[in-house]
Parts: sequence; structure tokens; C-alpha cells
Amino acid sequence: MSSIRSEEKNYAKGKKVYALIDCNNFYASCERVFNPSLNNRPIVVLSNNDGCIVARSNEAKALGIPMGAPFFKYRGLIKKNNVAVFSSNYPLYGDMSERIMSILGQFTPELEIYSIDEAFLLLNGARSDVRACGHTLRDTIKRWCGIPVSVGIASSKTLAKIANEHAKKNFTTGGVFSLCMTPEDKIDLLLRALPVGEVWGIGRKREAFLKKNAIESVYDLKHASEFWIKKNLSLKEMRTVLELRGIECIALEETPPPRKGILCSRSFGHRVTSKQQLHEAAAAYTSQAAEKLRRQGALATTLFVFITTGYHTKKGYYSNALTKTLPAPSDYTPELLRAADRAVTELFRPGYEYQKLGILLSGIIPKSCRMPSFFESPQDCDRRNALMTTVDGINSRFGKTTLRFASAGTERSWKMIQSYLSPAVTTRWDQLPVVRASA
DNA sequence: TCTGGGGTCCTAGGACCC
DNA sequence: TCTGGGGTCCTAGGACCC
Repeated sequence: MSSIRSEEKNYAKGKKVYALIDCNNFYASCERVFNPSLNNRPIVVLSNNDGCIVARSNEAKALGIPMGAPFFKYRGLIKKNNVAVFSSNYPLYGDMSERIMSILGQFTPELEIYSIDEAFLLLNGARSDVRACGHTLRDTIKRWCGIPVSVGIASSKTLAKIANEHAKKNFTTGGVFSLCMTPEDKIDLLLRALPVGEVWGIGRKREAFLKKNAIESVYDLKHASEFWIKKNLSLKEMRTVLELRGIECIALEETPPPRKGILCSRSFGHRVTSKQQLHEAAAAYTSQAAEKLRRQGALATTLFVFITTGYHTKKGYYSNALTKTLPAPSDYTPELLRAADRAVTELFRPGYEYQKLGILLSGIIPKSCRMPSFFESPQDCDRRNALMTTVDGINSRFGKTTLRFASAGTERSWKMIQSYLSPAVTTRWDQLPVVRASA
């Protein structure tokens, strides 16, 4: 045993070692942290508008509730089995995610935050063997944040993903699984049991194509002929194949590349027919997108608005979109609101039942590259910046919509349905959990 | 009837991810 | 009755140029 350990140490010294930390059933686990009565009880978390089931606890999975299933189809099963139901609580999940990522950041700076519940990190130069590192990370996150995670370790990101899945599904691993020291034939044994669609980067369509060409398992893909791959697959998929062979092609991205567009779109809670309500929704989404834009220190050159009706409505289907080029790149909400307003006026057709509206800010440039316009005074510019900084500051301190533009409406009858929302226990003073001492 | 070849740029749509 | 939202990248095809 000890010789394996020391070998692992040497391995870690010579070659890059990737770890993928992935939170188990993240949204469901977050709900559990502040509500221990949910332990061992099945949980599902719903998408926006309470439409689909987007997260399930292990107990809910065991009941046969599939990922992405429409909520209404499973109401009966959910009621019968006393499944706890939640609307997505992004303030809570986002905050929990930040806490977990900061723990990982303390462990190593070589960290890529891949999504709200996943991060890659490099374990090069790890002081002890890599599996022990994995356990340390897992235990620390569980103790400090209450979230269970799985750790997969391998010589490429794609293999680390596979190792992570294995850790998650097999309780004997204790939540940590490393492929670093696994002999090639043992790895192949594992890959033979995985359908090719389970590998990172191969989706439904490609899986169907590959299967038609007798590539059924991840193992088959790994050992497909180079000639065939070059002829039939894209460069991206070629990289996946090489990664499966343990050759790293997808590097760690420590600093996320700047966003190319900022999208804010949402289905309405109820069908919208009035122009006024469309204007309000557009204003609300634009304000939100503008805030994101400022947070990343950027300006937008164009604003794109799209609206669509539902598919099966009385007057039929209508979908349209419009791009507005701003007079100058901007992050100033009132300016963006004006553009959105004009677009909605042009797009609106009376009589339709609208289902969704979206705002896309694009042509994103860093604020430092801004060319001052000929017609504006520096004082004007300072005043605008100060105003936006103040609004953002107040909203970040006292809650997202403390200050908002009147054009975004006050009744907001179009807003999304969240019937099962838990309190924002970690980000709102007024929603802190109350602990009552028992007598 | 016959009608070059090669390059760039842009856009829409598809595929994938979480 | 009721089926999410926010991203990225690639590719094919058209427009245009010489």
C-alpha cells in the first residue's frame, strides 16, 4: 500500500493531475443544508416558472423521477411519496457556490470554476498522494458548507469527468476516485461499460451518429481509428478522443474569457397580451443585463430584443426580433432602456398572447477601451457612472430590486411563477433562519 | 450549349454544456 | 391546462472580391 502511495506521489510530480470537484445533487443539497428535516426525504427542484424538474436528491432519483421531466406529469408520484418540492432559489445556490469555490481557492490558485456546481483544479505538487488530497477537499467542503461533493482525478479533464461520475455512483469509493495509477486495461474495462453518449462533449445527436458507425461505448471511441476520426469527427471531438487516451488537450482556464454576450430572457408566468406589460418586462430584463454588464466592467454596443408567443394560442404564432445599435458603447441603464423601449414598440403586434421576451447585450468591449463621444462632457460621464455605482451598491447590499427603474413596473404581473421558493437564508437579512432553543 | 478558382467575411442554425 | 435559462463553439452557405 505504501509503495502505491509513493508511486502516486511521483506520478503527481511528473505529470499534470486534474481533479474535478462536482457537488452532488447541488440544488437539492443546498435546500437541505438549512432544513435538516429534509434529510433522507426525496427532494426535487424546479426550473423557472416551476416548469421542469432540474435537480433531484438521491431518494427522488430512486423513485424514478427523470432529469428535466415536466413537473405536472409527476405531481401524483410526488404527492404520494411526500417528495419535497422547491422552486429554484438562485440567490441561495449562487451564494453556496461562492463559498465552495473560495474553499477550493484556498487550496490552490490553479482553479477553474466550470459551472455553478463544478470546478477543475490541478493537483500538481500535492503534498500527499492525490487521493488523500481529494478526501481532504471533500471533507472540508462537507464540514464547512454542508454540501456533499464527489472528486474525480485523472490525467485529463475528460477522464477526470469520468472518474467523478464513477465516484458519484459507487459508494465504495467514498466519493473520491482516481484514474491516475489505474493500469490502462483497468481503465478500458470501465470505459467499455459506459455508453458513448456519457462522455463529456458527445451529445445526443453525435451519440446517434457514432452508434450508427458501430461506436457504442466510450471504449470504442477511445480506440477508433485516427483516419476514421479525422474524416468523420470535428476537431473538438478529436480532442475528446485524445483526452480519453490520457493526452491532455483541454487546458485549465483559470481566468474565464470575457463574455461575448449577456442574455436575459424568461418565459412569463402568464401569457402577456398588453404592450405595457411587454415594455415592463423588457425594462426589467434590460436592467438586469446592464447590471451584469457593469459587474464585469464592460460596455455593450448593441441591444437585441426578441419576443415570441406560445405555440398553441388563439391568434397563432408570432416571433420577431430587432437589433438596436447604441449611439455609443454604454453600460448606462437609462440609455439601454431607451433602446429596449423603441424595439418593443416596433416589435409589438396587438392581439397575440406573448410567452417570452429576451434581451441580449452584445458587441461587448472592456470599459477601458471606451472612446468618449464628441457630444458628451466628462462631467456627464462621471455623473452617470456615479449614479450606476450607487444603484448597484444599494442593490447589492439591501437586495437585488431595492432600487429599480419605474419603467420595469410595480405590479409585475408577467413575472415568473415560483410557488415553492425557500427563503434566501444566506443573502437576505430579513430571511435569516430563526433558531429556537428548546426548553 | 459552353461559363474559373480561390479567398474572406458574415450570419443563421445546430450541437453541446451545465 | 402546465415542458427553463444562459452560455460557447463550429459549420454551411451566401455575398462579395480579385
